[in-house]
Formats: sequence, C-alpha cells, structure tokens
Amino acid sequence: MVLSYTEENYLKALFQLTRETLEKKEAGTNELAAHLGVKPATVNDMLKKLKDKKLIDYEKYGKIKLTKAGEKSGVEVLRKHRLWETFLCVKLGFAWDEVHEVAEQLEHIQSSKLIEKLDKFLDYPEFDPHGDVIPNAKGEMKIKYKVCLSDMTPGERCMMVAVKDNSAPFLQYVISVGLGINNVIKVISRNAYDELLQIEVEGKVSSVSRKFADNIFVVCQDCMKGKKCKKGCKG
Amino acid sequence: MVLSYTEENYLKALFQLTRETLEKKEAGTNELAAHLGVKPATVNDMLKKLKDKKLIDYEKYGKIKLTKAGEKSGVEVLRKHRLWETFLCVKLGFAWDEVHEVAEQLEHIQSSKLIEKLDKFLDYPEFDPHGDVIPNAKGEMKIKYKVCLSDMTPGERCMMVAVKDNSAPFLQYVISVGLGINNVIKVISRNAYDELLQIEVEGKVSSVSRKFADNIFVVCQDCMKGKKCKKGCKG
DNA sequence: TATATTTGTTAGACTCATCTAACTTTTGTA
DNA sequence: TACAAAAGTTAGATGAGTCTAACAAATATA
Repeated sequence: MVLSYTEENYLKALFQLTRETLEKKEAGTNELAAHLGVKPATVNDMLKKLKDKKLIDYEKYGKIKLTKAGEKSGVEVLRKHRLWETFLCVKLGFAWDEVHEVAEQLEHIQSSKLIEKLDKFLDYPEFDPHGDVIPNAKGEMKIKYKVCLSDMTPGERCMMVAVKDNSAPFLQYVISVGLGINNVIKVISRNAYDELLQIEVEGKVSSVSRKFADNIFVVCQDCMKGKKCKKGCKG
Repeated sequence: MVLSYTEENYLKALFQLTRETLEKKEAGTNELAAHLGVKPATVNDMLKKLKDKKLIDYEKYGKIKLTKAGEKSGVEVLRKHRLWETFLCVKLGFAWDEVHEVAEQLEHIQSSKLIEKLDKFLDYPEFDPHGDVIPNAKGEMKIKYKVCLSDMTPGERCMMVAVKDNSAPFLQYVISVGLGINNVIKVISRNAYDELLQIEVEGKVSSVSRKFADNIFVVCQDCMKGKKCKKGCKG
C-alpha cells in the first residue's frame, strides 16, 4: 500500500506510543496530537482515513490500536529513520545530536531496495547512534536485555521480559514459581551467604537461586512506566 | 528562502530547460508542463507564485526565465540529484539505470550540511553516473569541453563554446576573426598539406591555422539543438 | 493578410492536511 | 451520584497543488 508522508508519520507515532514500550498498547487522540505537534481535530480526521485503510483499530471515543498492517508500516518507518541516523553519524561524520531532523525527512524515501542496500552498507547495525534498537528487515526489534533479576536490589520492583535460558526444564521451573513474561516481581530480600532471593509475584512469595535469577531478564520501574531508563535494561 | 517540494521541481525543470543547454534561455508554459507531467493550467498557477517570490521573470503570454535567485535554487536541486545518484551507484552498488527515481525523492531533503558532507564523502565528483556534470557548491557547472574546431570535418557546422588558451594575444586574435562565444562556425575546407581551415562566421570567411583551431572548443549540431550528442562535446 | 493551429490563460472544482470554535462523551472526584 | 474537568468529535474554513472545460492571444501558413 502506498502511504502519504503524513500517514507514515501517524503510523510511526502510533508505533512508538503503543508498541515501543513494554506496557502501553493503545493511544488516545490528544496524546497522538501532542506527539505529532498537530491539533486533536486534525488527528481525528486522519484516524478515520487510517481506519478506512485498515491500518488502525478504532471506534468513536475509543482507544487507538495499530492493526498488523499498520504496525508493519509504522515499524518500517522507524527502521528507516534509525538506519539513516546511523548512516549520517557513521559514514558522513555527523554528531549524534544533529541527525534527527534530517532523518525525519529521509525516513520517507520510498525504495525498499535503497533500505536493503543501506542496511548492508552499514553492516546490519542493531542500534542507532542514540542506542535505540533498529528493527530488522522483518520488523523485528531484538531488544538486547542486559539486566537480570539477580541485578535487582531488595525492595525494588521489576518486570520479567525474557529468559536467557530457553531450555524446557528451566522454563518449567519458571512457570512453577508463578512467573511469566510481563509479570511484575518484587524483590523482598537477598541472603548474603548463598544469594538466595526472596521474590513476590502476584502475591505469591518464592525463593529462587542465584542461578535461576541470572537467567531471568527484567526491566526496571522506569522502563515499566516508559520513562528513560538509567540502567540500560533494554541494551 | 524555504521552497516546497513542488516549487523546487519547477525550478529544477526550468534550469534544465533554459540553462543546461547552450542555446535556449527561455521556456514556455506547455513545454514546462510536458516536462513536469502536469497540465498547462497547473503550470500557469505556479508561475504566478514563482513570480511573486521573484524566482522567475515572467509576463502574461511571455516567456519564462529564471532570475538569479531562481537559478540558484534550481541548480542546487540538480546538484543534489546528481550527488545522490552518484552515492547510490558508487557507495550502495545500484546500477546506473536504477537511480533516477530514488534521486528524485532524495534531491528534496533539506540540509545544506548533508549535501556538503555527502559531496566530501564522494570525494567531490564532477560527473554523475550518467556522465552529466555535477554543479559544484557554488552552483558552477564546469563543463569539460573536449571537441575542438580542429576536430570538425569540412561541411559541418558547430558552435564556439569556450577557448582553451585564455591569453590576451590569443583572445584578440579570436576577436579579429569575428569569433565569440555562441557564434556558429561553418567549416568550409581543410588544406591537406598544412591543415589550414577555411571557416565562415556570420557570413565572413577566414582562414585559421591548426594551432588556432586546437584552442577553440566547440559543440556539434546535435548539442546546439539540445539533442543527445554522439561526439561527447560536453565531456 | 486572413485564418487555422498552437500556445497560453481563466474560472471553477476537487483532494489533502490542517486549523478554530463549538459541541459531546467519558472520566475522575467532591 | 452529580458535576467539573479532560478527552474526543464535528462543522466549517483555509491554502497548496492539481484538474477540466472554455476562452484568448500569438504564431505559422495557405
């Protein structure tokens, strides 16, 4: 489907507001308007067009959600933006704080061949100059989680986002503790001698070993709220 | 001055129609419409806007001419187009026949810093992949003329476009023969023994030496008519 | 030179993305 | 729960760039 420059911007914004965050899945008219720097009335008009094109799920007074097709387009624009930013810094010698505006223009260039070749020319980078993940050609964003449950301090809350060990025995163990992706974990205490962690998940308290905690990727509370993270949870 | 994507296209087209040719200096409404793929009525509306912005000289039913400001903008777009084409071929491995459409988009990216850096990255190329001259940062197009008056065959017509020798004595000699830039020269005959050429300029017949003819750059009749040149007169 | 053909212009309409101002629905809280 | 605040919607307008259809001027040619 051929999208206008403007439609692409709406889809990119929606992707950032609803997908590129661990919690939120829907956006509102005012929120989107603020993000794009236009008035809510303008957004409202565009929402009707995007719905007609089956790029968003949306009902009057309801929340806005990307469809599969809409997400595909949105993530593609984000991918292009970040690849161009990388090009500008790595190949042309721009400073990392100078590239955003130019990339806002470059991200709308229509040519899949160009993006393939640019990606190759840059040797398939995984992160842009700001450290944000660059979606791959399939639109997948492989976030490199770095913070484990064992990095948490007693008293902190975090959310499980991935596992390091994908073996069946480990996964079964995880389930038995009542844990799963997106579960919030409260770290109660850490035993100084054997590093046994006491954690609370959905009201249930369990003890887990250091080895277990090493294999659970988590994100901190800032990440959970969509704020800037100081720990670098997302790589 | 900030120009729209569309205005830039009109100025680029006008530059190509009126400047990037040795003879023509003005364009018509229909001609411009055909070049841009829009209707004459559309062009007519835009001409008024471009005139208001002092980018063209234009009177009702008259011919269209770029002003200095208009020419500056037009040549800048052309420069960007050709630099991007060069980038696509040289750095990304595109074939020379695949780059035009993408460059049509890229030429409108607004960032003088980007173009400076791209130019440097490409090592200040003088010609694009199609062999067309790339205007430099000042908008100058240094056409590398290759064909001299001495390359002409008796009976051919050509037009003087430049001199190789810029010394005052030579230039004075040129003037004495009645020659000047843009004069049409008809080659009447060549003496087989000493290569003396008999030429006719504005009705006046003169004889000039091989040495003289070697220092006069000319373009062939195809070039004069704006057609594709087979001799490579323009380098 | 008269007229046919080409070239250029005008008027009026359409789409897209945007706005303001007024209105309606939903939500949060006293 | 009632009502105020927040969020969302509608109607009507604007400007850019485009179109078609009809008209006017310039030019080429018989």
